[in-house]
Amino acid sequence: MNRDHPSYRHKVYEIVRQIPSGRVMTYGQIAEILGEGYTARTVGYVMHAAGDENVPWQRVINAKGGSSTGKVTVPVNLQQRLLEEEGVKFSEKGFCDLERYRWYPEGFEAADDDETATLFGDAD
DNA sequence: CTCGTGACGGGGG
DNA sequence: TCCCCCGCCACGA
Repeated sequence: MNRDHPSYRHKVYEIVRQIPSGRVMTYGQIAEILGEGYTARTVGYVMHAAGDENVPWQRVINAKGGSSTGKVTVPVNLQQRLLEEEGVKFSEKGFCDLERYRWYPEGFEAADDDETATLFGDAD
């Protein structure tokens, strides 16, 4: 089956498809992993057709832990509702705890920032 | 070809 | 603390 070349968008979908139920990722996080020409803005942009690609689009939220779907064709609270069905708790303002639900693909776990204090100091 | 938009993010006031 | 502005890059007119 000839499949299209891994499109710009498809790389985003590949990652989103790996997000387990009850977990989330942010647009910026995905952009950071893909690197090369990807930004939070463009990642969000390609998500327009995510529902058409059988991708769990509801698991991608903004850096504040909420949904930015205000301007899109989907109901504003649909994303939040779907996530709550998966067990994600949201505050009254519509934000969830990213520290608690954020998911990292294998090989992209968050690194500790403590080491930054050890390096640097006398060089330069 | 150029201009403007947008499911974002971070810094400054 | 919240709100506003700028930067980021793909895509349509």
